[in-house]
Amino acid sequence: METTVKPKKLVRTSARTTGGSLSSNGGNGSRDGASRLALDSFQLQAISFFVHAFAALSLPRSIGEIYGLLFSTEEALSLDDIIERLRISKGSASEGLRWLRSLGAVNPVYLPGVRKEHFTAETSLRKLATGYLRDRINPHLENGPERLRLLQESIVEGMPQSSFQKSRIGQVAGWYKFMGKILPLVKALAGKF
Amino acid sequence: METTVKPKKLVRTSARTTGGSLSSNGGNGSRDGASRLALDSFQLQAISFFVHAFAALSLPRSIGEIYGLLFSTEEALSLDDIIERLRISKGSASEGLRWLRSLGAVNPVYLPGVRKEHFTAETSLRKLATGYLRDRINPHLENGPERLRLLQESIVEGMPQSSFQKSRIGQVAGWYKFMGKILPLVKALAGKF
DNA sequence: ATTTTTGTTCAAAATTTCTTGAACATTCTG
DNA sequence: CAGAATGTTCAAGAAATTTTGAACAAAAAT
Repeated sequence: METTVKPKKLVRTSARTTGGSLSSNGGNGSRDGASRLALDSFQLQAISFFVHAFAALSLPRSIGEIYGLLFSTEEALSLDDIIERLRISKGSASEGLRWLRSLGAVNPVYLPGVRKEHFTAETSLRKLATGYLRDRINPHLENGPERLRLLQESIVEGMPQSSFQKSRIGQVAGWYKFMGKILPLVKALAGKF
Repeated sequence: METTVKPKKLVRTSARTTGGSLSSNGGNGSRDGASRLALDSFQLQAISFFVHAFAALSLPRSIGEIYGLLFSTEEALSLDDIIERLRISKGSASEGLRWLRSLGAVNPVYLPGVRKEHFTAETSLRKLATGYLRDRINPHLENGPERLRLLQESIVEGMPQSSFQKSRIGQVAGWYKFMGKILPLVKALAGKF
């Protein structure tokens, strides 16, 4: 849930958690065979930014990292690029990318003669908002009528509380109406940015 | 609490996971000393409704249960009433109620001659929305300027990518502007329901 | 002043969620 | 076609979150 920002614990206990996993080195860190590309300070800051932002929506850290990396990188990156730079597993990267793709938050980029899929970040607020609402909000709203029906059918006529219960159902119906009004508004306004 | 010999768990193999933990019995289930008040079908349905709705916001089940119970019950309920009806622990009930209270989603009710605090659900969309935005969204937005500054300062002038990076910062600034526009709109519209 | 009532806090346990890594499927290359 | 490259899936492990329960604190009653 994460109510207030608790003191948390600073000293996390394992590799993944150990804060300084993302290396920033001034020059170029490539040495051994598996060249380890270093992130520049802008990338580090952007990743931190998006990890926080996505956490506000209770989304996993790896997704924030991937989006942050793409957002802060001009060139399109492949799955392996992402794995290499963020030091996350293939599984995480693949699933995270799948999620971002389904939302429309990353764009595939065609590169002639290159087999690996490459991606850049989608930054259009309209597209991001639309995708998020479509994937994460609409599904819940679509059940609305059904859920409202279930509530209605659960009322036992004639009971002393049934009048109160009906008024409650009126409230819920109003909430759904509100959502029906506000979502288009959000999309419309998002289009202007 | 009156714990002498706690019943411990009666077949409670994961009641929380196993959907059917909330008993609905037609008549009145009170028998032994600790009267166990049964939930009526409307209450059960409402609780299910809010557990789902709150889960959509990644909020814990117990909070949805508590709000659902209060929402579907005409009389004000005390902490013990909630514990008794939902069969959740005192800790969960206390923390959940604290969260709901801080959001403004429950109202304390004064009952003359009664010592226990009693609560009803707040159902005004305006109050709920305002409280949610205040507690869960604003805190993140308030860091906005600071975060934006950090991003800006992370740009190394003169690098070939610094122009790209500046354009990205422009995007983020736009997103914050959008939030600054849309939130008041949400509040205003919520006031009409 | 002592006991009872009421509510909070927090460590440990239970549960859920996320990540890893390796097996697998698929597509491309030669 | 065989082998290599690329990407997906999923079981098991790791980490984070939630729930419990009992100790504790505060307020009220006796």
